[in-house]
Amino acid sequence: MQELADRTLAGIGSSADNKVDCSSRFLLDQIADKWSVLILSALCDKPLRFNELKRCLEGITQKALTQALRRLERNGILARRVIPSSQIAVEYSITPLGRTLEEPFRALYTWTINHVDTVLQAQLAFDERDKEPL
Amino acid sequence: MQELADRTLAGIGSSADNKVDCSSRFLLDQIADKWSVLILSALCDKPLRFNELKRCLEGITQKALTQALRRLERNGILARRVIPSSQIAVEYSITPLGRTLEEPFRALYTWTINHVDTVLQAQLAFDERDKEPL
DNA sequence: CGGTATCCAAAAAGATACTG
DNA sequence: CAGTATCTTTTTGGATACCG
Repeated sequence: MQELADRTLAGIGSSADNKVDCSSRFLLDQIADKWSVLILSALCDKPLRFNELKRCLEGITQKALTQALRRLERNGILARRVIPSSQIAVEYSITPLGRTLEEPFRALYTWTINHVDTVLQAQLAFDERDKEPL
Repeated sequence: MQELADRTLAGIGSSADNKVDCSSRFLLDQIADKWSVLILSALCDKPLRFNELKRCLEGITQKALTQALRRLERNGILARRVIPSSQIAVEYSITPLGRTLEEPFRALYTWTINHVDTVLQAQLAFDERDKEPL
């Protein structure tokens, strides 16, 4: 398993026949989505309750947030703790496993911050190109 | 811009009021998906033609591949080059901008390889828990 | 507060056929 | 080979209402 991890990106997930590894594909499907990155970002500082989280991710619906949280919990990335009180409270916190994702996610996130302008320009250029194909 | 990039993940994309930055959200939506990671992985070694790529990503439909490639091209991550010949050939290659994504993607990819077992176990545990809620 | 259930519309995925 | 076009089926998103 370590030998796989040590491969360069070029070889990552590829076996000798150059086919991409199925297990990584499955996991990427589980974790490589916008809300997971943003939720983990929000929680990596300190635990948050459902509605606190919802306010951080302004624009997310409670349905989408619930679904994303369930998947992250199921995958062991974060923990859900019900705090019994008169007004029920549910606290979400990052697990040790989730912590190991912090670095990769930060790298991704930092990239988006640093390159958003470049990407925007590329999009403009691309859209101009096929607007006038002559 | 650099000051943003230097924040911890906790603060990433958050402004003073703790709300997540919209531009990073938009970009994450564009790049943080399974096929983008896998396609870039495949291309980061050497350029590949459409069907070569398709074979690497065994299981992807040509529609999904075409769409992912178009988005990556539009975002300036990879370049499309038509090689005129009797049998038409189209070569996809990583751009300099795409190269800057190589590291973040590799980090993500490596994580999936290293943690797939742990996640699988977490899923089993989770699924057992609510199978028998008594 | 922190959800679940339901319904509908919209979008995405998939299969198949066709083309320069 | 490298797609596009079309159609069908699934999934998703969003709004709303309700519950412990």
